Amino acid sequence: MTKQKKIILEVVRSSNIHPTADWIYEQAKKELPDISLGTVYRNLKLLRDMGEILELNWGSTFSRYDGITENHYHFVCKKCGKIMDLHLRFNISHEAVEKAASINVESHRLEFYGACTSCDQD
Amino acid sequence: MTKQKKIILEVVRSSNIHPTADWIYEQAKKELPDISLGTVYRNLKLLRDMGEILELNWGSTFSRYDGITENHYHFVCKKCGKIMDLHLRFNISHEAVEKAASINVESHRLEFYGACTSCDQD
DNA sequence: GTAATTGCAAATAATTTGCTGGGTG
DNA sequence: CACCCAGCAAATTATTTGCAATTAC
Repeated sequence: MTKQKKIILEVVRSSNIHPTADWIYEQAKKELPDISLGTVYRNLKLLRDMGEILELNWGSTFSRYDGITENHYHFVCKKCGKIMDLHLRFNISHEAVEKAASINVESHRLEFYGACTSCDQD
Repeated sequence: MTKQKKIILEVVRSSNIHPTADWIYEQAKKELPDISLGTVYRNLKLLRDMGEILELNWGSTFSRYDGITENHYHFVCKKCGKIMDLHLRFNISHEAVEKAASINVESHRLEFYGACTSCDQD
């Protein structure tokens, strides 16, 4: 656990905007002015593999990161791109999928799309 | 509807492997040897905007395309990357999401991850 | 002390775009 | 004959990687 990795984890955990690698890099620079973007990418990948953060890479040309690792879903505003956490449960049965396709299901991801309240006014 | 666009749509529709842009390009070249990759990308985007095909861009560094446009879910094998269509229904209520977060939900996407039968044997 | 990790810069991968010319209505 | 679209190649975007120097344990 280098100081770079620690700062990167702190930045992701303390933000609720599901930041991009670039945003994380800018924030980390405030603490460690010499940190490089390559280090940010390397550590984000390590932290993701360690299960400390989530990488969100759906429906976009770039990844966003989430410091909340417990299972939850997301809402994405199609207009402004904002991502919101949804702590809701649905009855999504892995068994039903396994029966239908004879596969071994480990996890699932669910994402909702639409317009957020501030964008909906336009 | 140029002949290039028509061939690209045919290629996507006639395949069930959720092909990448590159694979589509290779197939299209068999019909139109001088077609360019830029044209493939341009037409895939046009066809997606027309609602003729789906672009699948989850959990990967590149997009895949699906000629089946009716709502359905997908299973992704974590080992071999194969994508399978799942024609199953779940009770996923947009109203529940809207109540929880006061947003306007238009659509959702659901994807399952695990190992397919052929990969599960390793 | 040694192995892992950094900063830097160059490389890569996927996709997009500018330009010019050809084909179509 | 006006214009949309193709082909080509260069540009862009996000991310990854090679390397020499530094740091962590």
